[in-house]
Formats: sequence, C-alpha cells, structure tokens
Amino acid sequence: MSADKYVQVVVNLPLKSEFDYFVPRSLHSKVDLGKRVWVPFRNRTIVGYIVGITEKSRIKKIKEIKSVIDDTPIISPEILELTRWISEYYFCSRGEAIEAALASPFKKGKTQVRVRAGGSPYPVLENLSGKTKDNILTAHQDKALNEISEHLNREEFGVFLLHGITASGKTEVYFGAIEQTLAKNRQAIVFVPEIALTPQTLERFTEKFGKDLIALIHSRLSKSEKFVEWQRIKSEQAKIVIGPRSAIFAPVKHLGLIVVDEEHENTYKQEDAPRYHLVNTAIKRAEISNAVVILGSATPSLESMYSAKQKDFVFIELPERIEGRDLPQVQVVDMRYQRRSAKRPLILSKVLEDNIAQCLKNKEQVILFLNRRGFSTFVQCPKCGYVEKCPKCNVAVVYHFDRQQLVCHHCSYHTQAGQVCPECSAGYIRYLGTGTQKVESELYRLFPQACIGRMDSDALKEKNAHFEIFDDFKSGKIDILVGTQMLAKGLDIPNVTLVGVISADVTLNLPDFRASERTFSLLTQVAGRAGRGKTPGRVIIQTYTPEHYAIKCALNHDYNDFYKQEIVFRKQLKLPPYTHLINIILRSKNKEMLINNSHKLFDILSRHNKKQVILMGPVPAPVSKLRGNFRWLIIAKCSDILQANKLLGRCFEQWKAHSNVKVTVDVDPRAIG
DNA sequence: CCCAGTAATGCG
DNA sequence: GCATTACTGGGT
Repeated sequence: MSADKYVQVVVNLPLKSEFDYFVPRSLHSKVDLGKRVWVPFRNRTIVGYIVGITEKSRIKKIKEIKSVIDDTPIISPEILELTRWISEYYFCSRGEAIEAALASPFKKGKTQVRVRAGGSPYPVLENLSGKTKDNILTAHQDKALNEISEHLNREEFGVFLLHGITASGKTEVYFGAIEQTLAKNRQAIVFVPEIALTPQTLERFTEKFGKDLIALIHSRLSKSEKFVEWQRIKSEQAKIVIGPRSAIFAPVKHLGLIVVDEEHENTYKQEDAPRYHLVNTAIKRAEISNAVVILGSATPSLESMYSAKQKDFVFIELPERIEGRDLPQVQVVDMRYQRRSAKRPLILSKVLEDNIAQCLKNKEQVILFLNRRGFSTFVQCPKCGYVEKCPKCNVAVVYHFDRQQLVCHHCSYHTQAGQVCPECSAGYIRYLGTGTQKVESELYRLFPQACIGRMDSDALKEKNAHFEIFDDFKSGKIDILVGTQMLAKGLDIPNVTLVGVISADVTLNLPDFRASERTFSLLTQVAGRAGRGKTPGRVIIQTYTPEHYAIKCALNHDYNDFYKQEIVFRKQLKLPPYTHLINIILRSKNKEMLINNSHKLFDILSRHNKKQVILMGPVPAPVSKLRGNFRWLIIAKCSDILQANKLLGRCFEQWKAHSNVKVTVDVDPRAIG
C-alpha cells in the first residue's frame, strides 16, 4: 500500500495562501506539478493549479480534488518558478501570476479577426527568403556582437545594455545574437513595445529568418491562432518568438536569448495585477534558464543605465548612425518670443510653419508630434471662471470636435458640448488648450492643398484602421501626419525630413518624477524619425522652457549629459534607481472611511517598520477621485522589495480595513499615484 | 425579539 | 473575490 497523496493548489483569487487537497487513489498517477485540477471551493467548483505534492497535510477537514484537467502540465517548472517570483516581488497571489501566464492561449483573445478588403489588418509574415542573408557589420556593431557572442557560447546568464542612437543599426546586432542562439539549438524571445505599431521591425525579421522560424504573438490574435503559435513554440518548430510583454510566458523550452527592444518604454509595465515590469521579469527568466538578455535603446532608462554603471549589466554602445548618416539638425523655438494674434491661439510658430511649407514644396513628408489628444484640453467660462470637470474623476474634461462632446480621459464619462456656461448661464464657454485635433484643424486652415492625417488612440477607434493611416503615410498619400506618442516609435520612412514638436512642455510639466526622463526620451525618439533617408532631417521643438536640461540635451543629442544631470536629482531626492518605490493606493466611495483607514494602515506600518521602508503619506492621490472612488496614497521607499513586501503582508493582516476600502499595491510604479 | 442592512470572516 | 456568518440598531 503506497502513501497518501495531497496536492497544494493555488487559485485565481487575491489570496496569498495555498490550499491543500486530498488526492483520491484513482487520481494518484494523474496529478503532477503544473497541471490544472477541479477543486471544491466554498460551495462551488473552481480551477486550481498544482504547485506542490506531499504525503501529508495539517488540514483537519480536508476536501478532495474532483478531477485532473490536463494530461500533461500546462505550466513548466521554469514558469512555475517565474510566477512564484512575480507573486513575491510584485505583491500578488501565485494564482493571479499563473493566470497571467496562461492568459495568452487559454483565456482572453478575440473570437474573430477582422480582415479588410485587399489586405490583412495586422502584420502578416511573408516568407521572403526563408534563409538568413545583405549584411556587413560596422566596426561598432561587430564589437558589440563579439562581446555578446562570448556569453552566448558559454551559455551563461548575463545582461547587456545596448545603447545605440536612433538608426545606429541595433537590429543587426539582435540578428547576429539570434543567429548564434539558433546555431546552439536554443530559442530566442524578442520583445517590442507594441506589436501592431512595429510592422517594419517584423518585416525585417521575416526577411532575415523566414516566417517558419518565427512565432508572432499579439493581442489581436484569436484564441485558436494564439493556440497554434503556442504549439509551434512548444514543439520547437518556432525558434524566435516576437511579442509584447506577455510573451515572457511563452512555452520556450531551450531559452538562450531575450531581446528587449526600446527597453525604456512605459508599455513594458503591466498596469493591472500582476503589475510586473517586463525588463525585470525578463532578467529573472533568463537567470532561471541561463540565457542572455539584450536591452536595447537610444535612451536607456535611468535604472538600466545605473545598473550598467554599477557593472551589473555589460554596457555596449553604437555611437554612430549607419551609412554615415547625420543626426537630424535640431532647433528649439522659444514660444515666449513668438508673435501672436489676438484672434487665434498660437499653435505653430512662424519657423515651423515656413519649414512645413518648404517640405510640401519639395514633396517631402512631415511628422507633427503633440502628446495630448482631443481638440481643447479644457473648457472655461470667461465670465465666472467655471471649468467643467468629470463628476466621477474630478479632472477637466476634454473637448472632442468630431464627436461634439466633452470627454473624460480617465473614465468613460462624456457629455454633449454646450455653448453657454452651465454654472452662471451668462458667459459663452471658451475652448482652451491644444490637442491633436486642434492642430489638425489648424493645418487644414494653413495648408488647404495638403493631405493631412491624424494618428492617436481616437483616430484608431474612429477609423478602426490605423494601419491604413500608416500605409497611406508610407506610400506618400499623406503629406503631414499629426499624432501622439504612438508616432515616436519605429516609423522608418526615408521621405520624412521634418519633425515638429508642437509643445515639449506637455510631458515636462506632468507631476511625475520621470517627467524629464520621458520628455528627453520622447524628444530623442521623435527626432529620430527625421532624416532616415538620404536627405538630412530637421527637427523643430516648440517650448516655453528652452533652458530645461531635458530639452537642451535632446537638442544636442547628448544622452550622457542628460543622464549625468538627472541622476544627481534622483540621488538627492532618494528616487529610483537609488531606491525602490511601492505605491499603496487606497480607494473607497466613502471619503471619511477612506481617510480613517488610510491613517490606520499608516500607523500600523510605522509601528512595525524596522527600517525596511521609508514611509510617506497618507495623502490624497494625485488623481484624487477616479471612476467614483476617492483615492489616497501611501508611498514606501525601500532598498529591498522582498523585505518590504513581507512587512506589508504582515501589516495588511492586522489592518482589518473596512470592507468598502480597497487597496492595491504597485511595486516599482511608473508614476506616483 | 425579529429582521434588514451592513461589516467581518475565511475559503483546504 | 465573494458567499457565508456575525453584528448592529431600529422597530414592534
């Protein structure tokens, strides 16, 4: 008679504990780590994931598993380990982390893919050559690749930070490293910030390796399409996985290389539980599999650059553009000294207007960048000063011209735009502040003969086809493209010779300690869109603060200078990368209860704190009201996340918050609040 | 002492 | 997260 069997199971609920179940003898041979089981839970039956198998349990009244769902484990030991680490580092349950890992083929997914006539809506891989093929590396590329190769050959874990200015040929280095990985019979994962927006990257990958070796994962795939890609990866037919951050859970068997392109991008941070950051998580996965990580960027995040300076990452550099192309000439326009008319707002300076006209004359294309969508960013009554706000979020509503609506950019609230002030009904509402729609209409007025396109998240919804805008711009149908930050990435169009930044101040003045970093990075990326062909490019940046170092350094294409200045400020204020932040966001519809419970939690935290963390707050969050919930904030700064999380865990147990006060913990948040 | 509405409890 | 249980207080 063999011993009894019990399994430890986690479920997709925000519960930190594991649950023991008895395994009936008939199922002994079926249970295995990483398999799913049906288990009785309260009065219902739910899916659980087996994370442990033992011969005894301390639970008195134990229940038994109903059945085993999978014939073979759907979660590999590596992913089990990775998700356990995610739950500990990012303060979520193991069940939630595993759920995120499986989300790709087994959960969400479009049931149908819309196909437009004459083409396909998302990048489709064409088998162009099927073989690796055109390339002589520059001296810098060669040197960078050699350093990485050494590591790849030893099959040893290591992280490389590849700092390559725009158009310096980072992709060629990725290609070389991938070739080496394939030669060793191992697989690679390549991360891109937003798959639908980088069709050109994909094209280059298929040209190089052929579509048979590539598995492409993105959010628009249907469930069955995702499943097919998953199978191709599992069976090792596909050797190269290209995808967004969720591809970190791809069932790659022999992982040799992880490439994170544009590693500084904010989209690599997941905004709901589990709130993991891809760069951090990719490094962990590589560590588990003895793989190599390449983080590539023209503007590395302060965190990554700091790690490189500390010698935790190996730093490699591509300081020159390929084919000896010059960096675009950047000009900063001080908007304080621009002549303005009393009639209309100042949107385009004379310099920018003249340069656009010149481009149109030369049949060259123009990109105009403004990181704010909508028409007017706020509406105000000139008589009584009333500014219309979202009743659920307490932020100013944005006027959208096409819909004739006032729209909240935080929730789904929208209302019909009126003309008369709803407060004093005396004044006529004024539409102030400039968004992409207003820029678009100004361009129609100034250049009636030009073809103008707009590219922001609203345009995608309206037309339901941003690839069309992309295609039209690429083919030269569109002369001037106006858009938000989604224009900053990946666009590689030789005929674009002018890039205009309508206002560099939008991102610079956000209440966020990363505002300077984001501004510098956006300006650099956006400037990199100009002059990718034979004609040298030109960049015009409009700003009211031309003396700011983020703008000056972007003007000089000087990342090192920017880093030097920014890192001092981070050190002084004890901000990342000198410390880790943990955002503890409390929310409730009941304001009094929220404030009470926030103070209560803060007191418990202070009492238990043995210098694991530095506590700040509790204060109203920067977004003090969101979708009807009031929000308060406690910030913890620490040097050791795991230690700090243990403290948080103990305090939450004691806290016993009022049941309508909810709390979320965001580890290494991208912004405060 | 009943019950409805709300807060606390704990899931194996 | 959410169903179950405990509690609170107002009403008869």
